[in-house]
Amino acid sequence: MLSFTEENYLKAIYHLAEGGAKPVLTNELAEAMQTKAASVTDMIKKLSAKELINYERYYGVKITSRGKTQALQIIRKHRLWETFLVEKLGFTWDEVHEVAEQLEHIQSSRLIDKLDEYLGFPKTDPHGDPIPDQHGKLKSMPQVALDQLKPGSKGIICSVKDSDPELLKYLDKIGAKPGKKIEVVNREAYDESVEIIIEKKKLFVSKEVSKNILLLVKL
Amino acid sequence: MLSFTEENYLKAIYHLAEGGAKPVLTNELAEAMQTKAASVTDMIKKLSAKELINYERYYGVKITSRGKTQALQIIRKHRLWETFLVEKLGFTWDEVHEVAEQLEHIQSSRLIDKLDEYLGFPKTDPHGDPIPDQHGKLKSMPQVALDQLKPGSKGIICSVKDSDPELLKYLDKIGAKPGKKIEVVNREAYDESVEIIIEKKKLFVSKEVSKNILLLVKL
DNA sequence: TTAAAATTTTAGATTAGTCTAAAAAATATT
DNA sequence: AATATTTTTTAGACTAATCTAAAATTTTAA
Repeated sequence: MLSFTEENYLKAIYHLAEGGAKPVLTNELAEAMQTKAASVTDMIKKLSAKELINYERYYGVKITSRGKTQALQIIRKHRLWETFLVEKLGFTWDEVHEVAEQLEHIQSSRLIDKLDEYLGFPKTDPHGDPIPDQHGKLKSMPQVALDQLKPGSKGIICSVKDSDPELLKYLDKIGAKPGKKIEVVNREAYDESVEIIIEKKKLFVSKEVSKNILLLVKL
Repeated sequence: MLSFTEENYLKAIYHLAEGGAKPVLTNELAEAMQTKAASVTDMIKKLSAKELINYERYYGVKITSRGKTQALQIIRKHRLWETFLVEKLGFTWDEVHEVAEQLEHIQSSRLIDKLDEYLGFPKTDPHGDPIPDQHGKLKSMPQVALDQLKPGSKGIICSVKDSDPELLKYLDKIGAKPGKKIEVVNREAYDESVEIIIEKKKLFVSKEVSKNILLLVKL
């Protein structure tokens, strides 16, 4: 059984690992966890001893398949709770993250399966992110960030990074919700801001914002 | 802000205090918290410093009104979550305690008020215990345990102590649910077991069990 | 390719919560 | 009332998670 803190580290490592080609660095993790590198080194030794990650000194860590499964169980809980908060309790999607960060650590597989059933086995959370199944399996759908897209291409918003409530409020205001179609009209060369069309409305978003909007794109 | 552990101690003190006339003793608390007296002494010093209890060496602790309010906030959360688990997720009432012990520590007043609303502002939880309001106020209704009742008296089950799942399953089986009418027929002198009638069925329950069934009695 | 800079790890300390063993105080018993 | 017993507190140690400061290693750059 992992502690609250171990779970948070593992989840952060999973998210930072992305594809898993490059190792996750100590400083990256310290930044993500709002802590110091020395603390990170201690913790990754513990997670490594539990074989949830592979750790090589001065190189970084890679998540093992056992670690990935565990991380996805936590992410499953996080996303199911976010769905509950929005669908049932009437939270807005920018309010849910902080509370879900707490709820994701509740230990009861019976609870989470009942919740899943109660919500009608949703496939994605309110941000459009896929919800892993009981075994920590994820239906893979490759997502591309808006800042990677060439002018002329179209996509459907499938996910928005949920860490910053201010950003989420802004995206809500401009109508950038999961499911919405988006078209890239142009990209300013000097600041990499993007001109897009959402629901027939022309909008400009900064590079910073465009990095946080993830799309499903037909190739 | 109280820690997880501080909250658990405070709640235990509140429950052990009953009327509040006698002080809660160190060993009682150690028993309730499944820990050692030395640990209890350390913790009550902390809670005392926060003025949630009054502590007198070698005498015991009494909960302050601030402490009572805080404890009732936690109890409010516990009972609302229990209600949610039974009403919405289809848990049986003997399954909810353990999970509610975790959920009661989630910090978000917005969450708990929304949950309250979603459940239709319930007045009691599935065990029949009253749910305190946002300000930690409890609608007082004096409860009498079945082992205190004289033969011939009648009452309505309003609450059942929820700590032991085995007991709850047993009570469920014999039909001893909150709201059910109960009549005391006789009490065996030698072992203090009680003969009762619930829904026209005659039953015997041991003294041990009768202590855990709380009743509303017309005086 | 060697020195400078950045990153990472180790060493040692700190805090919260716990423990055991011993000391202190209160209660019970003769 | 003096002693024995029980209860409670203190002292000192342990673990998990954190920190600062210093040492080790890797990377960058001159």
